[in-house]
Parts: sequence; structure tokens; C-alpha cells
Amino acid sequence: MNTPMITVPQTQRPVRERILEAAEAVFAESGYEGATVTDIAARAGLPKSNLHYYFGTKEALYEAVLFNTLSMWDDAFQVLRAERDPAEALAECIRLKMDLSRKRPNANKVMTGEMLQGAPRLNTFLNTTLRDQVAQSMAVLNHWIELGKMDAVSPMHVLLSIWAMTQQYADYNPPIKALLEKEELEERDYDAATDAIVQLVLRGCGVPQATA
Amino acid sequence: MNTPMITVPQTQRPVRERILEAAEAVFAESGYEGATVTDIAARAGLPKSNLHYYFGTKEALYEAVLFNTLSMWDDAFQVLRAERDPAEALAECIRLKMDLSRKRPNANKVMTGEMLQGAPRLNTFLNTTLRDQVAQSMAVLNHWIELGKMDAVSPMHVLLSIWAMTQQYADYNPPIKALLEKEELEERDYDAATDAIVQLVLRGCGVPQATA
DNA sequence: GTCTATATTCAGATAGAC
DNA sequence: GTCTATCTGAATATAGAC
Repeated sequence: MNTPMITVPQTQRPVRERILEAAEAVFAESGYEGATVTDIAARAGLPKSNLHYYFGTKEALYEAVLFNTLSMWDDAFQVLRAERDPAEALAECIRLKMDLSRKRPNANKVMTGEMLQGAPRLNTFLNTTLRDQVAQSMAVLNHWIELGKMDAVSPMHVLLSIWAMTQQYADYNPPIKALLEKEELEERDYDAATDAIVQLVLRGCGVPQATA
Repeated sequence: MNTPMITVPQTQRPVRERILEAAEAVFAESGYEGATVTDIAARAGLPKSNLHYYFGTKEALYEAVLFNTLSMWDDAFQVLRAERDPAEALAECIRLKMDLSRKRPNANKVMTGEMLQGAPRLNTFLNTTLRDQVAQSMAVLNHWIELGKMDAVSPMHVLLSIWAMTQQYADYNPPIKALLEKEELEERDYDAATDAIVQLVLRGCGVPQATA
């Protein structure tokens, strides 16, 4: 029952992290222009002048949120490796990407908001890093196709489809909740969606699945 | 070559339409909060006080854009009718929805922006009209399944997948352009995407396709 | 119905004490 | 590093002439 004096109470975590977390939530709820530094500061429990002290401008804080988010997406697609079984690798990729929509919906929403505005702050990233990352995943799919483990589908369209179907569960939560007649989605809703997407992709690509 | 005096020049189309068109573009580019009445007025070629005269508030103008957009989405899914051939009906539905992403990207972006914010202005619609519309489409898919024309997939997840994959071509245009290394997507890019999505859905649902 | 000019509010950013 | 108080610009909305 004694609280160790050494552990740092949650309200005293590093200030930068608290600010970034609050910014992710507020930018997601209100968009870049709609979010106010005052709101973010209130959510982080700080006066707004502190945000300017740590990040300079609202824009710089926003970009910090964006690039923090980008790194998470890549992890999901990195599981697509040539030596793996296509069914297992694709299923894991879909599950990881869906987990991000479930556990970090705000991060996903902020990124979608940036895309809607033409992604002016991501131009370089999209045309360099992202392009390389996707090219690698496409090469893996092409490898599977050459080995006859997969039908001759268009790798880029398959990857984009996985991206879109999983992203929807973060961005389009309101209509999905309405269709399921629920106040909030539960874990089993995400699991059911994941299963449906996995089945659609695997069968759509002619990838044999384990029947278990 | 003579211009009939009776036709109305484009710059003098009904004022309300000009305002709505300008609003759709500006709200799409900047989001609800980021858009300014001044910008919309400039794009429509009017002083901003006129927008207040016609629509009252910025919010009312925004809602007019939203509900104008909602009606377009339903049209695409109305082609799913029980008496039709599943392959043809699903392909047409996907093509119509993709046409909207191509021809009316701004309308789609405004709607996605509203979804990101939790769709506060669409709550009633989502829980009444939309739910009924989707229930009808789901019934059609269930009918096809009972007739053995389709595998026992989850109708709701299939419909959501079509929605997501086509929506992506409006909302996520920047990364798609980057991957295709193009300044703007061309009609054949949308056609190729439509074909890929149709193939994925039909094969994923076990719907026999014409081999032509 | 259409415009100019203005009232009012609130945002991002900063100054300067502690 | 952290806070209070304040500056400055820009947004929505309106008043009122034409």
C-alpha cells in the first residue's frame, strides 16, 4: 500500500509527452484549424504559454503529431516478408493495421485530416519514404505471385484496399456504430471486421487458407 | 455560333448554387473551422454579407453541403436489387461509387471531415435513414446468399468494404498520386482501381464472373 | 437583393515576473 | 521552466445605405 517515492506519478510524466498526447486528441476531434492551443493546453493541464515554450508554434506541434503517427503505419506492413506464408502474413498485416484503428483512432484521424487537405506537410515523405516502403511490400506480393502462391492480382491495389478497409474503422466510426446500433464498438466488433476483411482479401487474391 | 440570349451565362447561375459549389470546395480544402466565409464568398464572386443573407450562418451553409452530399451516396447502392445478377449489380455499385470519388471529390472530403469529428450534425440521419438504406442492401445480399449465388459472407462487412475502398480515392488522393508518381490521377487510373476492387469483391464473395 | 463599413469575439503568440 | 497578463490579427456576423 505504500506508494514508492521513486516512481513518477502519471500526472508528472514528461511534459512533452503529455502535450503530444493531448494534441493528438484535440487535433483529431477538431481538425488542425479547429483545434486551439488553449484546448490542447487545458487537456494537458498546462497554461498555453508552455506549449509555445516546448514546440514554438501550433504548426510545429501538429507536425510532431503527424510524423509520430506515420511511423506506426509502417510497422503493420513490415510483416509482409517474402519468406513467409502469404495467408499468415496478410492476415497478420490486416490485424495489426486494424489494431491501430482500434487503439489509436486519434492518430489515424489526424492523418486522414491532413490527407483531406492535400497533405501539404507530407509531400516529401510521400514521394520518398512511403514510396520506398510500399515498393518493398509490392515486391513481396509479386514474389508470391511468381511462386504461384497467389493469383496475378495488382499488388498496389491489394495494399491500398487493406489500408482503406482498416482505416475506415477509425475515420468512419459514427456510421459503423449506427449500423451496429451501439454506443461504442467492442473488441469483438473489431475482431469480426478483421476476420471479414482477411477472408475478403485472401479469397479475392486466390490465397489458400487454413480451414481450421 | 450565335449564343442564345435566353441561356443564363455561367457566372449568373442561381446564386444559391454558386455559393454551395464554392462552399463545397472551400470546406473540402480547409475543413469546417479552417474554411472562412470570406474565402467562400471570394470563390463565389460575392461579398460575404450575401452568404449570410442566403444561408444565415456558416454552420447552416455547411449543413446544406453535407445533406446535399448524402443523397448522392445512396444512389450508388440503390442499384443492388434482388432480381439482378450479383456480379453485374455489385460491379455497377462499385463503379458508381468510384465515379463519385472521381467527379465529386470535394463532396466526399467534406463528409469524411464531418465523420472525423464524430458526425455531430448527422446523428439523426445515421440512426434512421442510413440504417434503413443499408438494411435494404443487406437484405439483397442475404437473398443472393440464400439462392446460392454468393458465399455466406457478412453483408454489412462487404458493403462497408466497398464504401471504404472507393472512398479512399477521394480522401487519400495524395499518397495514391505519390505511389503512381503522377501529378493528377487520370481516368484510366480510376478504371484500373475499379477493376481491381470489383475483382477483389466478386472473388472474395465467391460470385461467378463473366470470363469475357 | 446587394453592397460597405463596422462591431465583437477569440485565436496564436509574446513579455516579463517569479 | 513555469506562470499571468497582454498584444495583435483575423474571423463571424450585423447595421444600414443604396
